[in-house]
Amino acid sequence: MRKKPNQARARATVTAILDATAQLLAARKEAEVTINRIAERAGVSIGTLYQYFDGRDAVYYALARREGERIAHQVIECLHVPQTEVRGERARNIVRLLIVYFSDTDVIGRVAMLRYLAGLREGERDDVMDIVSAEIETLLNTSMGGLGSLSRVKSYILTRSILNVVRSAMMDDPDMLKSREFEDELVLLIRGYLMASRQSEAQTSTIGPHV
Amino acid sequence: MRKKPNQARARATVTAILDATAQLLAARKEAEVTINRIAERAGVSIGTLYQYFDGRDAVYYALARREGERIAHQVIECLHVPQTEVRGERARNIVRLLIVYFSDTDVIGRVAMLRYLAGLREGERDDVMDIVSAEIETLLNTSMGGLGSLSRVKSYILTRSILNVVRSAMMDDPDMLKSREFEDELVLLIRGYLMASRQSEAQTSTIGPHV
DNA sequence: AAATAATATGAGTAATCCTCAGTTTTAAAA
DNA sequence: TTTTAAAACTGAGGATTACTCATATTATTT
Repeated sequence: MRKKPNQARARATVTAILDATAQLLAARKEAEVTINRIAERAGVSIGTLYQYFDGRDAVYYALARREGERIAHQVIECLHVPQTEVRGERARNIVRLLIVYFSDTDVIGRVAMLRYLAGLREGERDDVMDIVSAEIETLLNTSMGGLGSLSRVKSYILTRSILNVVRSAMMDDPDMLKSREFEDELVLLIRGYLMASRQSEAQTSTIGPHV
Repeated sequence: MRKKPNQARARATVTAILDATAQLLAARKEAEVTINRIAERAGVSIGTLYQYFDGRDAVYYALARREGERIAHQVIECLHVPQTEVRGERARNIVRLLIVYFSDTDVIGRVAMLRYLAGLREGERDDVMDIVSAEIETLLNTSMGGLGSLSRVKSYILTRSILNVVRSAMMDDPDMLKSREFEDELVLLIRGYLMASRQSEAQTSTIGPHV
């Protein structure tokens, strides 16, 4: 972003630009969305748009980030809800959350989201997802000691595999995405990984450190 | 693609265009790659390019598809190599293959690949990956009956989770991608999922069909 | 060898991007 | 309450990029 909006008016402008972009992406094909059209729809001049964004991709990225933060918050909320005794309930709730989100045929700025998730901007880490990863890490490491400690790599794989599979399914096969079997299998993927992690850890600590 | 190349000359043209695109994507920033530049680098006129492709995105997509087919073939080859008795060897080989491929700092047309994997083209299924999925399905269903049958959904989740996590890691954290721990964890993800699948299946078949 | 089809060309036009000199609005200072 | 300066906004128009089409060249068929 070229310039941070300081005044309320400017913040409203940025919001309007992102909203307009989402609307256009929902209504038209991606190729038909131009910066000039975005500015027009947002009710701001093209010059104003360029004060805050480097170009169309930057707008997409910002929109995707806004969406990413929204869903990340929901996931974290889910993580902090006290759980029942039923095993895998938490995992199921999160899986459901993601499936519902990506099932929406009108996913705000779907294409923008994809661009963002695919990390098309070079040299920038996905810090929104990192926050979710860290949250899961501490949760599994502290309050649920029995499940074995979760390294950074483990939490990375856990978060990204789930998110990415759901995302892929949205594009490849929306019907499968909404199926009960799909949900069940994702929960199984999580449980299986955590179980296998616990096992391999127990094994390692018995045999001693690897050479 | 607008027109299929019939003659050898035309096929060479298409190849040249894809090669040029890969070179430009490796050397310059994405925004600096224009169709006119691609045509110039490929040594064909812009008019010729437009006989075979609808635009820049179409070229990217074709390039990504070519790459996708290449890696898919390698994975399938890996699947058909007779395995030793060591458990999870096959899984490890495939994981390694993907990691090596995506570790290449000069991944041919990386951005194109991402676009393709992200499925940015609407309404087209990822048929290259589907072939790999099907291959894994039949393999696990026939020659290795002991591992439990693999439904379409299961093989989808298996293939996409691995591929997508490796892809994400390439963008997010190349060093992690190359680490031994990362490789081990991916193998664990696969093994855990297959184990959990077997377990849940055994349970279901004991209790009887779900209501 | 003539006819037909496939492929290639690139100047020119249409579409889009993006800048910048000037105007208006806001908020803090006088 | 003016005054002042910074922040925000504008949009015509030059720069860049996308794309077409009338024409030329090369390959294949008859």
